[in-house]
Amino acid sequence: MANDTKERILEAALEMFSQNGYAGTNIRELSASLGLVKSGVYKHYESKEAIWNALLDQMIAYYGERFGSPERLPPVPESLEALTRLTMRMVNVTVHDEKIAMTRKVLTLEQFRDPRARELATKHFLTGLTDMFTRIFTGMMEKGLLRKDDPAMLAFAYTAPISALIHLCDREPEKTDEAMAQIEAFSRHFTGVYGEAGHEQ
Amino acid sequence: MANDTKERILEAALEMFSQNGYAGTNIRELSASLGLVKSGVYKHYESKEAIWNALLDQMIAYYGERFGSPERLPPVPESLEALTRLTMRMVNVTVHDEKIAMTRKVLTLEQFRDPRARELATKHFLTGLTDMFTRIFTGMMEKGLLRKDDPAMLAFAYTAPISALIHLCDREPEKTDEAMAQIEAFSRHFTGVYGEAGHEQ
DNA sequence: TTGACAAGTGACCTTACGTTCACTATAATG
DNA sequence: CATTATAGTGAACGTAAGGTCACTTGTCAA
Repeated sequence: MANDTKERILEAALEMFSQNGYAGTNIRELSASLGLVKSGVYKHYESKEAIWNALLDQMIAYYGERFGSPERLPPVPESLEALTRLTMRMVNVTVHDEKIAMTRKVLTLEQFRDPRARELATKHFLTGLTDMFTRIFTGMMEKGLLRKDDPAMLAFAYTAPISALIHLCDREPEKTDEAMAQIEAFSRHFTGVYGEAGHEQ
Repeated sequence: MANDTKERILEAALEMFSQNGYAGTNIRELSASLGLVKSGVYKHYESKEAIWNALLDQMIAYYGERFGSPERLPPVPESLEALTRLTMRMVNVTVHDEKIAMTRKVLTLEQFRDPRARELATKHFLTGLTDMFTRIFTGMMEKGLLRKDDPAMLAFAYTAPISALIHLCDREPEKTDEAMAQIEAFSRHFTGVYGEAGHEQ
């Protein structure tokens, strides 16, 4: 009950910070969106900055348990087509899950202000995906599905364009469908180029 | 003389907005950084928002004259190696030119708040580069330097990873050298994959 | 020389923000 | 039942922000 409100404050903070940024958010509005009055919030957090830090803690912990452990890796796809399907599933979740999308936005807005946000932003936008697909591509090369090459380079070449289109979805949500289609087209193009002969045209 | 201050206000605004965002910037500090007092600024702009809009106007105009016209296109590289060199030249300018870097940061911070910033952000981060390299790659395919393929798809696959690393430089400037090296490595990998046989190993 | 105007100053106004605090209602605890 | 902790209220405080205005200073044209 007590903890519930504390949690809800973080949810509201995520929403407001992701829309207006830290500096553009005020406690009055935040409290009001929870049906509280301003001072009620201070029963749970001692300051606006404390809310921000708690939210960051949560985002970092969430990222860690979701993407941090290598054993949480999706199974290596059995075919090039399966790689595209896996990709589209992951992208769909990442784009349409409100919480994840808001997390990306917050990190985008606060990356220059807070060192921890900066670090997490790099993981979210770059190294996290690349590391993950480095492992996947290593597995696919061992299975003979992908031509032998530097898996880290391939992972970077594969995930960075996808990440760019995810950012586009965050920025211009009305282009989401278009961006999804482009991701799929890109994935097929990629498998066409790097796939081991016999699996594509 | 009069116009000079008006210009200097925009320069200071670009600097402060790029560091603290629009909401996190105050006119007092901005004025002080120019050796003025707050009210002096209001002799040139009627409000903080007017400064923002003038800055955006300038950024949009600057982008238009620099990247908007197709005749401003760099010459089509004569070899795969020349493509990498051209790329590195362009990236170096884009990363190390303070004004361009600050423009990117501002667009990053304000893309969710201002529709014009949003639009310009997409050009800066995605479509601008892609369009430019679509033309370049078309020319290189005609010259037989690149294997025939969808030039827009190739341009996207080429520019998006580079763009991701430019963002990394903005976020973590201490990684600039590393990022530059990675861009070059990526470019060579790309030409290795898409280059017409005879130009690489 | 004078008048007009542009650039800049400093005091002031209003508002909104983050934060505090004395107080109340509620619910669990001994 | 009395007590104590918890969650929430509403008024108040200090401050910093955006903005205004009467005034001064310097420049240039008539």
